Amino acid sequence: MRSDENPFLRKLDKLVELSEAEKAFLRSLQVKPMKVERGREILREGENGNVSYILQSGWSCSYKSLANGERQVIAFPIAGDWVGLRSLFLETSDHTFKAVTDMEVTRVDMPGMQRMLSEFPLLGTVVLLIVAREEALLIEHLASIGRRSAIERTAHYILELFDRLRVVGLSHIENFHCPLTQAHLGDALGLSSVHVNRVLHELRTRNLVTMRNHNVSIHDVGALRELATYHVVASVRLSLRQRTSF
Amino acid sequence: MRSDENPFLRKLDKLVELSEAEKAFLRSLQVKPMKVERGREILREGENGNVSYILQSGWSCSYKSLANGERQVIAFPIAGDWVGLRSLFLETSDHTFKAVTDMEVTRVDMPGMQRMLSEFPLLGTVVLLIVAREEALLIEHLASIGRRSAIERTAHYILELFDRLRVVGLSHIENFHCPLTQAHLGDALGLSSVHVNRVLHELRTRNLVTMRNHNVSIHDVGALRELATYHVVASVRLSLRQRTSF
DNA sequence: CGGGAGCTTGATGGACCTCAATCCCTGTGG
DNA sequence: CCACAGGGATTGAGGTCCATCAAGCTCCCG
Repeated sequence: MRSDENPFLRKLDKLVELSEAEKAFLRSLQVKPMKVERGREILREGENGNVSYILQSGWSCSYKSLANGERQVIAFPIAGDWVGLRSLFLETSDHTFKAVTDMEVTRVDMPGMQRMLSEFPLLGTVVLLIVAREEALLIEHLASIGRRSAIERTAHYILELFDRLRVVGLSHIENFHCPLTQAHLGDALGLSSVHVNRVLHELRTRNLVTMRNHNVSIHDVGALRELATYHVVASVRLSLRQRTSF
Repeated sequence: MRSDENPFLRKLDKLVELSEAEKAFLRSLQVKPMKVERGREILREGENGNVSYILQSGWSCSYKSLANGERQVIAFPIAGDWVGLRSLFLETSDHTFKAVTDMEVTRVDMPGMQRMLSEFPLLGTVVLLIVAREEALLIEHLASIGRRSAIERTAHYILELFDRLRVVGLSHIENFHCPLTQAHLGDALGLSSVHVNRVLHELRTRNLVTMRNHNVSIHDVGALRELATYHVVASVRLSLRQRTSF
């Protein structure tokens, strides 16, 4: 892997071939990293949007709150993820964005986005690609919650986390760090934290995964995949340049 | 409303100001409408993507099938909706796209999209806006399935359908045509068709909505909104042109 | 008039929730 | 170094929402 201190670029590198000029622009987009401490919210549902952030390090979570006080976690963005792309285009943010651990982010606003779209048309396509992948994950998530049993969807989610972390080099062989609480998982999976606990217990008993002390060890990837009917989300490397006239 | 026979343009007209050249291009993108008869699939999960369709008339449904034979309906696209934008960018389609009623579609492929992005940068932004709105709906849907009770999420979904139809002029005051079966609704809401039936019964009993003979009448929008804690998805009219240097 | 798709209703069971108590771990202050 | 507090994990008991199975119904269409 061509090493690059920047997780966002590292991820893009696997998706598409970028010119030096494009990379330079993307680097210039990610300046003045901002530290955000654990628990702090940096985007709030209903508030003025038009801002987005690229996560440099740490774990975060984006969620919607419902009237009855419950939460639905949409995703747990990690290093290399671009959060709030939606709120750049909608006038108000439709979700809250909160730090699960201390984290570092860089801010991208609408003028920056516009500059990117007009000066580097290929990068516009790349953004669409990023959004498409994000939406594909959302749809998997939807199918999980709608049609999979608690144990299946938990297994599925763990595998998904694992793969996402791998892309940015944050997981070792079948083992990764994960600061999420069982309540976090419950809010993502549409389950109570109590039930998440029982499901994790079951997964441990079956010798599939152990999740303890913020550390996840997958013991039997094959069996876990089978249980979850997990398929890797289209992680095709696009060679856009060859198909276009840019 | 400036009338335009084309539902896609009619919808865009409410979202953003377009120049005549842009409109002309969008019209040229939607040529050779293709008739698709009820029940036919025109995109299949796992198959080669790189194709998308703009729906001109009729109802369709996009869904994922799971290993156990169940389905999760992602959305019921209607006239004016652009289906399969994701599969244009991912190499394989991650969902199946099927006609619920006879329908008409126009095909948009990757070259068309590329031409649009390079020749009409503002339209690239518009596509991002469309995708952002679509994703916002998905997230509402996710929250519904994850955290709302069966009756709440059914109510919510009916209101959403109502609003979507209104945007393209297909619903009259608190009354609209809807060809979906209870099984369709169940697959969208993560419920069994039997339970959908009971929920609809309850909604009728409470004098909130009646859904009969493919016809939905909302009797008490206010109460229904309250039950569903429904908020209209950011339907902001964007004046992009003023903010950009295009 | 027969068949099929979809709607309706009842009975039963199971998956998951809620409440509640206990335990564990880590950080903090005396 | 210990005591304590608090967030999180764990486990049990009981209840509820929704699924499943099954039967009958209605409506439409050939």
